[in-house]
This record gives sequence, C-alpha cells and structure tokens, in this order.
Amino acid sequence: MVSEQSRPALQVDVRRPQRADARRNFDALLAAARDAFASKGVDASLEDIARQAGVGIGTLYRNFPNRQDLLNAVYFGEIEELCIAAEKVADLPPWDALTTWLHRFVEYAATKRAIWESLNRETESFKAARAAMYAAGTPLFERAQEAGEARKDVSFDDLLRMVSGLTAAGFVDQAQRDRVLTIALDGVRVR
Amino acid sequence: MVSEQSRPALQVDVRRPQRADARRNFDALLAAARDAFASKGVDASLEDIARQAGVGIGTLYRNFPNRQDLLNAVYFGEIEELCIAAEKVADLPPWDALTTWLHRFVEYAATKRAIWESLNRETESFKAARAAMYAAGTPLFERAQEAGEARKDVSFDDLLRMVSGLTAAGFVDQAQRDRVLTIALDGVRVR
DNA sequence: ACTATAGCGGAGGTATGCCTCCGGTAACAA
DNA sequence: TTGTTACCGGAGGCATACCTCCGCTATAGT
Repeated sequence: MVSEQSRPALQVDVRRPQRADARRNFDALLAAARDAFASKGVDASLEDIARQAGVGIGTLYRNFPNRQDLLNAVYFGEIEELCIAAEKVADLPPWDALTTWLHRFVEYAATKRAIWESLNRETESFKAARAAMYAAGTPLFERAQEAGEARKDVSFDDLLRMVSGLTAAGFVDQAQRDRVLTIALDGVRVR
Repeated sequence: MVSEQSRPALQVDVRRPQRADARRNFDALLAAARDAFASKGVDASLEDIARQAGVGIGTLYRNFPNRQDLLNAVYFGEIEELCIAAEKVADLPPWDALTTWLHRFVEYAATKRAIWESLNRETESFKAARAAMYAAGTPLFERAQEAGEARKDVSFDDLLRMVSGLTAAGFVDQAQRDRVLTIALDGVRVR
C-alpha cells in the first residue's frame, strides 16, 4: 500500500558506539543475539547472549536497554536485508524472482523463528517492519500472479506465513527443509 | 516399521484416581494442561495450569510428578485419538482418506504446538508416541501414492512435519489456516 | 605520558517458576 | 455417626532470569 520510492527509513535508534572496544562488543552482542533468537526463539536468555558474546550483562543492557531493543536491532537488520534482496531480483522472470526471493528469505533470516513469532505482535515498530517487508515482497508476488504463474486465490500474507512458518520449524536437516518448502510452493503455482 | 495388528499399547502409567473429588481434579488438570500447552507451548507454567484447573499446585504434582508426566498424559491421549481416527478413514478413497485424516489431525490436536515442538525430542516415550502416529498415518499416505494421487518424491515425514508446522503456527484466523493448509497439500498432489 | 571519561562487568535486588513437604479436610465405609 | 485415610493445597526452599547500580579499566585526545 505504501509506495514510496526510496525504502522507508525503518531506522532503529540504537546508535553504534564510538570507542573501538565498545564497537567490538556491540557487534559481538548483535551476532550472539541473532544466533540465540534463531535457535531458541524470542525468549532466549539475555544472560546467555551476553555470555556468548563474551561481555558482561551490564554491557548488554547499556547498548540495548531492554529485550525489545535488542530484538528490534537484530530483526530490523534482517528485514532490511530482505527489502534489498527484493530489489535485486526485480529483473528475473516473475516466478523465479518470487521463489528466489523466498529462498533468500529462508537463507538470510537467521532469526526465522523470531520473525515468525513476531508476525502477530502489535508493537508499533513491528508493524512498521512488517509493512516494509510486505511492501518489498508484494510486487514480486503480484507480478507472478499477473503472469499467470501464481494462484490468484492466495494472498501474499498467506504465502509469507506459510513460508516463514515452515522455515521456522525444525526439520531434520536443511535438505528436508528445502524439499518441503519446494513442495509447499508447488501448491501455490498455477498448474 | 512396527506392524502389530492391535495398536501398540502406548499406555502411560498415570492412573486415574479413585475418589470422586480426586477424579474431578485429575480431569480438570488434564483439560487445563491441554489448553495451556496448546496456547503457550510445552513451557507453559505449571502453576498457571493448576490455577486454571482450580486446584493447588500440590495436587498437580501428586497426579503428575513432573512436567514430563503431565505432558505425556495430554500428548499421548491425543496421539491415541489420531491413531483411532486413521482407522476410521480407511475405507475412503485414497486421497480423501489422507486429507481427511490430516484435517482431523489439525482439529483434534489441541496440543498442536506441543506436538510440533516435541517432534524432535529424543525421549523414549516421545519416540514411542511418534512411532505410533507414523504407524497409523503412513499406510494412508502410501495408499495415496500407489493410487497415483500423491507425489512419490515426498516422504510421510516430510508431509507430517509440513502439516504440523503449518498448523502449529499462528495464523490470523482459522480460515487462513485452512486455506494455507489446502495450498500446501496441493503441492503434494500429483498434477 | 597524562588525564578525563566512555565504557566495562558482575554483585545483588526482585520476580517468577519448579517442586517438596506436611498440617488439615472431607470422602467413603462400617 | 464416626473413624480412617486418601486427598487437598499452599508455604517455602531452590534455581534461574531480568534488570540496576556503581567502583574499576582502558581508550583516545592532548
């Protein structure tokens, strides 16, 4: 619905610190948080994350005053990558563009679980991020529909929830995840 | 793999108490636990469950000495219903039998989330329950495959994880859940 | 080299959940 | 009705997580 040309700001007010040691810690925290949220969901222990990052719990809370701030930082980062990825596939054929993007979605989104769990959250910031992601992906989907490749009785919301639901779930291995994803996407394709 | 004729025992050693008040509490606990595990996942608070059931925490622990016992009681009950449901659809046409069972799976399984989360658990009891469920569902799937209705490059494990993954996830409403499930199942159908 | 200060990190207060224990209550039999 | 005892339920000990506070450390500018 929102159709600005330059992607909407989607900025988080978490500033990267100035001093070198602080920046190292900041980045380590983000990386650890990304892993933790991905493997344990949004309720991962913050103390674990700090320990994993090799910093004290105090440092975590200085950079990210509460759980939500940390989650946002990771989450919005990934959403932004997804938006960029959507732009990059724009010149592929409709169906390829869509599936390529969705596969990138699966690869990139280390926080799959967190993304999924937060799909229903009603925070302002989450709604904004969701909107940005939808704004990026919807055109790809509509193009595939108009090209007669994707079913018209399916909404983009259906599709995205299906994909993220599947990818967030735990499969035996990556191969099975891909296989199942492909199967599910086949259901979306016009036969 | 196990192919006994009468469904394997799959019994939990949780005996329903004798006295009338005790039985009431026992049943209330099971019902509350079913709800809680469904809505909050396997990590739902046991104190909440007791409160919800209107009994003291002590009563909960007398009936189910630990979280696992309670989870098993709920979980195995549902698995058992699923096994019975599989027998009941045996005389439908192959594809209908399969999808009917899967839809029943979605309806019955109030503990969808718990079932899903436990799919990867390596407890003995979980492995047993999983085996029972697979033993019940696999014939339906193989029949659909042999009838040329279901793809042969998909395993029953793929299918079940796809379905339970989807149903465990949170959708906007039941209609969307059904819609997405149908789409995904279309991907399994031979075109 | 020196110093001001941004940044560190863990001790500890608060909250919440798990599970045990035991004094009291009420169901059921006689 | 009365006694036995199965059963109740919450207080409280233990563990864990959240988050704050503040004395110490190490960076970066001069």
